[in-house]
Amino acid sequence: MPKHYEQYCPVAHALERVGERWSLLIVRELLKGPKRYTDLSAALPGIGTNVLAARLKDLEAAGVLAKRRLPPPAPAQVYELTAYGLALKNVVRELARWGLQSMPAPGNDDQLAPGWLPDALDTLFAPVAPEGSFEFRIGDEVAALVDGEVAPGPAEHPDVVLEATPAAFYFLFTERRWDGVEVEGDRELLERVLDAAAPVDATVAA
Amino acid sequence: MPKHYEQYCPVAHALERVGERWSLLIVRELLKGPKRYTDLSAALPGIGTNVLAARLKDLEAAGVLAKRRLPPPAPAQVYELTAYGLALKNVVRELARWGLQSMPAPGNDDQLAPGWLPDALDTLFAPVAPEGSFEFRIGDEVAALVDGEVAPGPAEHPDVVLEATPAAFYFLFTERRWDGVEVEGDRELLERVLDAAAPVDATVAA
DNA sequence: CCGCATCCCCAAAGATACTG
DNA sequence: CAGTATCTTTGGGGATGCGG
Repeated sequence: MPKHYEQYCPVAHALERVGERWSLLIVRELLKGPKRYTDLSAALPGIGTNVLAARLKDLEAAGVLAKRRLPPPAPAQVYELTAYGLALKNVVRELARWGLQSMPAPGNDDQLAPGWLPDALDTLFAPVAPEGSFEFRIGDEVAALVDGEVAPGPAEHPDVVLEATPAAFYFLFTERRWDGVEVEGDRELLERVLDAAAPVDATVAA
Repeated sequence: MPKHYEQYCPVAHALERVGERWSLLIVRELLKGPKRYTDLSAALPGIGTNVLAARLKDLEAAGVLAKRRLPPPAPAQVYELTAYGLALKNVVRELARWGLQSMPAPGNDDQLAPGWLPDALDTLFAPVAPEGSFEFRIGDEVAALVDGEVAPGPAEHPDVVLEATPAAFYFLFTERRWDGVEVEGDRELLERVLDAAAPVDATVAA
């Protein structure tokens, strides 16, 4: 939206920079780390090469991301967020939290993208930053939540280990259904953390 | 963007509902309370009546807002957010916080919309919810911040009263410049709160 | 191959006029 | 007041081309 909103308002100002179609999804991808043009294109199904190029140019001009050449051995260039762009993390997280409320349950097929679990844990737990050490094994992903910090892979000495399918994980958060959820360790700690994280209501009309 | 992003991702899901041009600005307006069609049109300079009508229809279909008829004496209908739509408050606030970082200083002319001060205080202080009672008199607006709650109008027995022009208020937050800022009461309390609220850096390229 | 630029087409936004 | 109808303009989707 190169078109200006003609308002002295920070929301309008922000949307003029990252409000166009695809922009925040590009930011979402780059929040996971620098990526090449082709990887972005693959991670954003249906974006169209011209639109991706245009968005990258716009976002670079806005100071949200920067193009960087990798050192000679690997002749590739990557896009990465600037500090200014990194500050969009809270925006993306809140969008995700809101979006979660009306997400359908995951199918048992393969619609989950690799590396989705750390993102999901960040979305769910970052605002509460629970004490304790947790390990989540969901589908074929494993991630840890240690004192509010999310990391891929197993935890060192977890207080609780939770294992479930993506669908069971979904229903645990939306309806507190424990069917198909296996817990090892301090189950009460887990329950307290779930209550604190509580915001996923799935109370929607459409 | 009725066009779907074909991704099982809460961010994409959210943007499919409120990611179109103007949508989040309409939500921003309705966060201040129910509004009539004409008031929305006036608050959104340049929106065009057809686009506004289309967005309202889309947002209503998505369950974000609802159309309500006021009781007979006043033959008017208003649009108001549903609980689902109200949950967008955090999204709008984070967008505002990010947008603030690259906002230019307010001109001394009249670009501020009436009622802007409570919104600004919410954006700046809601995440830290400072203890204490503050009264802000900026330009011709007055608002109170009492134990983290923002309200229009003066405070009852404020610990601090801050008076400034919009521009001085801006530079106080961006560069900690106290020129043109008048403080009555517990100035140290105010300084501590400012340090806590700290996020407005104005460190931008473009 | 990767990293785009070009071209064409259609859907959506802008602007304005008009109506129940 | 609260929209609809119509027209123009802009921007996105899709395919293809092309230099390094």
